[in-house]
Amino acid sequence: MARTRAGTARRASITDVARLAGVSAGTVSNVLNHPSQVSDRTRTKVLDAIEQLSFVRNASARQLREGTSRTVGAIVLDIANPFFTATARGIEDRLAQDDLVLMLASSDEDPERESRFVRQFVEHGVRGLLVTPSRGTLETVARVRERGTDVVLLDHTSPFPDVASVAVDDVRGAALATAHLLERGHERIAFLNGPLSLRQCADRRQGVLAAVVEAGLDPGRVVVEVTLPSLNADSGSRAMAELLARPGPPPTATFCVNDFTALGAMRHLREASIAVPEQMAVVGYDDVDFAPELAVPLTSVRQPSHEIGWRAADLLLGDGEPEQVLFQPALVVRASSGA
Amino acid sequence: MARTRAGTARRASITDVARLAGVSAGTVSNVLNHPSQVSDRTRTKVLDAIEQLSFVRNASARQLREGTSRTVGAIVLDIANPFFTATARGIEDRLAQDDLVLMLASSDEDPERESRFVRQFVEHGVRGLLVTPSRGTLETVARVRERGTDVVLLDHTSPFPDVASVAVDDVRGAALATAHLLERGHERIAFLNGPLSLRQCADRRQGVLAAVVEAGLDPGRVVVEVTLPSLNADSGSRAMAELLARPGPPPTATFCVNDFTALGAMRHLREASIAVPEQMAVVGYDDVDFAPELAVPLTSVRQPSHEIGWRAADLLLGDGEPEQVLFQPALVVRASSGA
DNA sequence: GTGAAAGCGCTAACAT
DNA sequence: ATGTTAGCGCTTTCAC
Repeated sequence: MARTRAGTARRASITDVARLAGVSAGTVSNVLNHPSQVSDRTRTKVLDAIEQLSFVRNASARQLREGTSRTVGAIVLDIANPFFTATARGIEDRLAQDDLVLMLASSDEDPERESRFVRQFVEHGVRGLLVTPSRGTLETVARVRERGTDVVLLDHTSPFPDVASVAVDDVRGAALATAHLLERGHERIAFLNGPLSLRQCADRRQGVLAAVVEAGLDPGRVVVEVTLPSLNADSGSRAMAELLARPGPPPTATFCVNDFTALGAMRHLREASIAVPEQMAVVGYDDVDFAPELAVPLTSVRQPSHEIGWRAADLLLGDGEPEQVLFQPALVVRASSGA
Repeated sequence: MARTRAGTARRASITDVARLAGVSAGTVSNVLNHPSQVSDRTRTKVLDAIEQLSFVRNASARQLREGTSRTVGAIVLDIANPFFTATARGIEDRLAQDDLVLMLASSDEDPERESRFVRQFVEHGVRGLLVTPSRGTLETVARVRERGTDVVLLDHTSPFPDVASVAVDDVRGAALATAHLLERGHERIAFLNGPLSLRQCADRRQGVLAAVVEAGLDPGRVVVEVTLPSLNADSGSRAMAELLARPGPPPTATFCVNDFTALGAMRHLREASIAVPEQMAVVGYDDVDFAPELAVPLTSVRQPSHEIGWRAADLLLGDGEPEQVLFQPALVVRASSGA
């Protein structure tokens, strides 16, 4: 046991403060929670004692007594993903307004991890839960609600009318990107997508197909689908390699399900000396910070990520009816799609 | 008040479970915590009741009784900064091994915010605190330790022998970058730095000057310092504009205190039709994901950000003597510095 | 193997 | 204006 560690001495309790100040515990509590009810002299004595003992409230005891906590839990797919980073920051900013603390976890799209975090957060008595559900874990969410914890779905539309949600129209985002490529004259478009069990991927696929149909074309002829195991740059690079290795003429455009995938795809294209956008147009999704600054500035679909987090937290904390917010994405055209 | 909200019904307590199962609360507790001590028949009855009531432990009550919590608090400068994002993910990964929950906050380098979060986390009885201190808030940290909460400094060396820390040698990182530019023959080097009140900025400045002196040159003649109000791309862009507007011939190289600043600086250079690296070499810091994929791939200093978080959490949870870990950064040379 | 009871630190209701 | 008291939900002795 490390002798130098902190934490051997018991923390001062409200009773210790009361004893030192020569008052009752109730009075100390009043100084903390209803200062106006306490005389100046007493208040000063108590505050002195608090200072002297470095007293800090015990949130557990408080919460146990009050039945309500000052924490909110958020579960995103992966905090290292810039989209969720910005979302998390949005949540944090909203929570700060109400002096609430954020408990954060990444589910890695693993239902087991997700439900473990949900359980832990509920045990902690979070005031509410912001969750980006992974593959088919919506029942978990429903169950949590029944147990009495408010839930707002994050980056996911709500299938339950009484569960709030904040999402972006992914179908439309993908449709915007696809329509853009079709307008540019591309007749065969690769679609580097993630597993369809991910709602985002399924929706974006739907948007791609809808845009093709809308243009009066046959999706079966136009769209070349490639499914990636994970949505990072390396995976995008490998997928592009695999795509180019297929027999027959390759597509002339690629729509990637996110910017990291696009980053990887473009890396492979550069290594293979295939010109972007001349030989291969590329469109990404998320419009991350660096999209405009790439070797070939990347056309991408922008989502209001910070706002999504802020709004989700706001819905949770507000006392209105559960609302289902759907933000609209915007296509940002840059050189990679042949601007 | 929204009728549709969750949370009207009281959550089932251990007593409710006990009543339904026809046993005592103590037995339910044993089922939860010492299952082997309970007979099969009783255990089954209790588990059924738990299931039926959707019982979830109350962490506050548990923690109040036990005196120890299953949470760890982390305060970084800004979770939206990719360096801290990766660090946070490292922390999360280590905590997950011990089934611990992460409370996360961004101080925005504001000492007031920082101490508010510290107080909140300590009130919650976190098992420990991981903090990237902002301007001169080390006393806050010292005080917390005295109150009995373990602290590990994050991305900051420790001035106290008994306070653990995990940092990267920023002096050396900046020296590596500067030496590299000097070797390339640059005789005037701009240094886009943040406020010196930030430890990272002060250290990197020291590294820059040291490298110049080491090369037998006069820092006063070689280094052109520009101080940025904040470390984002826009700020870098403006600083570069300001630098170029100064009378006399501009420097031939720029070392930026982070990659986002470098991103902005390069954006302005492109807009001003100044070739990188021919007319202006650029080196960044952090080696973020996109550095290799920029219009001109960016030379940068790599830090083991995920590892920093992981290790910091590991030090906190371990029971060894407080250790002071110093990781070494590495220069990654790419086209922006004239490779 | 199980039950009864005490107490963690706090707040609010009530009493003075 | 201040003190007294009960009890939030849980775990852990200590009996039986």
